[in-house]
Amino acid sequence: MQTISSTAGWLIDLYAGESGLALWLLCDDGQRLPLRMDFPISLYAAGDFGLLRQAWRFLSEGSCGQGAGVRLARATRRDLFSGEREVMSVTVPNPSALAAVFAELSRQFPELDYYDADIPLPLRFAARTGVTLLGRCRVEVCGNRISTIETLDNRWELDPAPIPLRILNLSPDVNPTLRTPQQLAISYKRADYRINLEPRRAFEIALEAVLRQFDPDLILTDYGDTWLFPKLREWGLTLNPNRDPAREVLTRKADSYFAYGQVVYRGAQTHLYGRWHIDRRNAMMFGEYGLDGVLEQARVTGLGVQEMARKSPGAGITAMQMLTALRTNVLVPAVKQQAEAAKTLQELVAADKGGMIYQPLIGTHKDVAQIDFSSMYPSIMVNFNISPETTGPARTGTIGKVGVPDGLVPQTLRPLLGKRLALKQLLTELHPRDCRVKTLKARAAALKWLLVVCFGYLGYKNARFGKIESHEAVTSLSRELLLQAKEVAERMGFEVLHMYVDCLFVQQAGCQAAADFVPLLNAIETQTGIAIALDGVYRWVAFLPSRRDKRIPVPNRYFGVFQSGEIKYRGIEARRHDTSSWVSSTQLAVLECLAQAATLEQVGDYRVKAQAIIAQAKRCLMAGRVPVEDLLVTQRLSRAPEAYKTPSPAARAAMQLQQAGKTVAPGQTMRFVFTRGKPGVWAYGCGELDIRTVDTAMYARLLERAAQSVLESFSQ
DNA sequence: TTCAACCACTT
DNA sequence: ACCCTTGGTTGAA
Repeated sequence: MQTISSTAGWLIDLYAGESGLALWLLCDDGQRLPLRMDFPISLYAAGDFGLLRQAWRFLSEGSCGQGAGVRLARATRRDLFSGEREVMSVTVPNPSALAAVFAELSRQFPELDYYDADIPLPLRFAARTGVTLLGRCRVEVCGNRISTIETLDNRWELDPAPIPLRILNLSPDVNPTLRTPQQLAISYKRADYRINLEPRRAFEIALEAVLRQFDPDLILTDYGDTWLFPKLREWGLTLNPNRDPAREVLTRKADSYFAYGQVVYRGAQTHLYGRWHIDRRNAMMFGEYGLDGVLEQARVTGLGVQEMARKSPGAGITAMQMLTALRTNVLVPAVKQQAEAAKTLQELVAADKGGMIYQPLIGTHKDVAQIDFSSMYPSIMVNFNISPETTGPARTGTIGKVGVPDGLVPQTLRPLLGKRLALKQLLTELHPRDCRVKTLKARAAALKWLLVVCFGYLGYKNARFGKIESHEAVTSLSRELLLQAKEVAERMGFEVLHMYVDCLFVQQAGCQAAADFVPLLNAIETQTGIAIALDGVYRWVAFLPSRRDKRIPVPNRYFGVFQSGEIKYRGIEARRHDTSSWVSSTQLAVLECLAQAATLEQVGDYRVKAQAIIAQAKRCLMAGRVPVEDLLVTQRLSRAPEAYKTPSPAARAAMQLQQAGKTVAPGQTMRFVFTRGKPGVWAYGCGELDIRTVDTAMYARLLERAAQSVLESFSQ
């Protein structure tokens, strides 16, 4: 008879094992404890009764179901869109068996509707036990099997004690896409050293020793997904980087897919068991909010860290909605694998009008305040209860009605929105030098992205809980609220110079201090019920005209200087990824020069100085003294190089790389320098650039244009 | 001169 | 595995 013991710690990993669920607990005493647990899971099928009976017979008599030990039952469950449904529940004792049962069943009976068939395991676990990945819990175990588990915290805690993770950093000595690495740099806490990649056997022994010595919870790499782990495999090394020795690493192939209005390339992936691997170069949004942000997203979404690091926030918000559905007994529709169909003409015509956009007054203005609604769209969804089941042709009357219970989307968003606003509040209370500021900012940014994407998902065709009417309800309300804000401002004597989606630019003689705008902020907040904040007061701001037609303003090209001296700029060359750093740094230098003026009237006095900066930059260019790196232009490859009718510079760079024997894929970013003659570009990574071939006339033109953008507003 | 193709920005 | 539009440039007709 084995004794029962009780242990507390953080749940750091969870996956389907050979015998039930496999879990890893980072215990308070420092132990990394592998555990098992019985965890039967179910999927549901619904549809034509005759078909369901056939499916029942297929599972109970056929080879598919019996091998997996399925149990069948009749039940009633709620579909978010169509209400109560009679369903057949299919339960497997071991979670690893569900995918195969679903594949077989849906192949045999494609006409049936399937639910709960592709829910990530950690979410099912969270729904049933209340324990999410990265959460603290207490377990009672008998041998290595969990008999009971209870949660000790929740994911909405503002500032919980951090998990004492052991983090090992691995990086090659050079960028493997450009050159062949010779060494692997290893760092762990204070330790920092390199090991040689050759000879292979010695390298393998050394790396194995590193893993054994540090036993990391997280292996944080550069190029681990695209270079290190594939190489280990290619070299035939037997080293197993998992903490779970019974497991092989999980690899996923590289792919290109369409998202965020563009083609995105994602390199191959290597996931580990019992510990995590994150390749910061292959993590979707790592640059935006770093490891702290990824951990925050993993925590609130319930998805694992390795998944969250490589997926878009959209996958995270879907996970959160699934968890809400599981907890409220709503069925989660299985995704039908279909390419997104092109929208019909009718749909295009009916397409929503988007956010409110107001034409700014071209030119320069002084003492202008920019005020932004905080998390406007998510706030609208929560305040007005916008959710697929609460909006739509038959439901429009219920929007914003008191007494209607929260829909699935607001239920999911409310705590998320609350946490972000509380984090931001906490940030305002801390001293800017406080060491927690950086982490808290990253976490707030990570939550912001989940909130932003949630709105997009409402209108996404393939979203499980999306509905275009909800999407339109949000944009329509946002326009309405922005107009209300404008009316409030005008009633209080302000002139509204510009509005853009969720922000307003307002001006009133005599209003220069932040305090002068507080009554306005309060009035707008009272009127609309949505938090609004002062972004800053500009000493001066310039709204730029269209290049095609000087009389037409463009809403999203502007720059200005706040009273603090800080510069804000949007839409101009320096904000674009396809601007070389030589051009953008010169443009910013000009802007900083103009920003030295104490008032708008004095900006003109700095024009001569600005021209000198431009002339100096040009002399550097002509003399060949600009480093190649500063001339590099980055552009995304939107399709395969041969698919271009008129190859873009990025396409021509891609062809060069192909000729040099490198592979390119749509969605990858190309870096190149403009050169004279054909093919007009030199691709970064294709040997050395002959500095004499740089197309200086092209660069001079690009610089001239960028300079013009910031100077034209002051040119009379 | 006009137009199609392509690319990136805003949040 | 996110929605939308628009502005801007280039190169060919």
